Amino acid sequence: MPDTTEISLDKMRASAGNASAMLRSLGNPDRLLLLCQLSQEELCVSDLEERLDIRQPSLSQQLGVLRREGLVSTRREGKHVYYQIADQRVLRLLQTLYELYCAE
Amino acid sequence: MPDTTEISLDKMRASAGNASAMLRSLGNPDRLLLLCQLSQEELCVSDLEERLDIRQPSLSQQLGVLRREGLVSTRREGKHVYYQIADQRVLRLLQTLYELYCAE
DNA sequence: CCGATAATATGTATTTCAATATAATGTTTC
DNA sequence: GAAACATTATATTGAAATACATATTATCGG
Repeated sequence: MPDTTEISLDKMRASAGNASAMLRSLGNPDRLLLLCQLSQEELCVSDLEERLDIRQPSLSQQLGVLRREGLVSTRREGKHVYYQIADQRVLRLLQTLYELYCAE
Repeated sequence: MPDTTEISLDKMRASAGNASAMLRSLGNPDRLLLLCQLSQEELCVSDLEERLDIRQPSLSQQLGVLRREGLVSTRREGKHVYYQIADQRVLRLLQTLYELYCAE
């Protein structure tokens, strides 16, 4: 009989690794705010800067983190770079978070 | 007319601060695994040690993080300290994470 | 087409925080 | 008091946050 405990522990570790990487990405107030904005509509960097009052280099750095993690994707239009959510799981998570932390 | 944009930005920041604190707590593979185990049943430290193969002091440190954040609570029974989930929001989040990262 | 300007991204330095390992200390039971 | 279980303290290392300067890319007026 195979040791199913060990097998599922490995799988659990793998899943936990994936999930916790995503959670770390959301676990920063600035990045979470960025994703909340982007969950409503596609926005360019200067839009985000104006709405959230975060300095541009710092904004760009956090957007870089989200890009490298594959959570957002970009589209250039003239001088502007538009960001959008690229991972549907982010939307699901944001929805749950909204219910838990913003509703009522 | 009040500036509703500013007001809701403040509220958003506050909510994002709360939510991202929770997300940071879950954003570590060991802590996420711990919470997954505890979401199924109450367990003591040596149970967790055996199931997850995490060394005991390191386990205790991560459990301490979860305690301080109010995500778990404890109950002593003789020599053993039993841990359980103390924040219902954790259960909701774990459920969503399970669907996104473990189902299928 | 060229230089100026606006928008965005990257590099660098500093500080702060999290992870890891190990040693030492408390607490409970027997 | 000894054994088992758990927490705390300490030291070290690495990663993330922050701030600021600089570079890249695109548009536009001449």
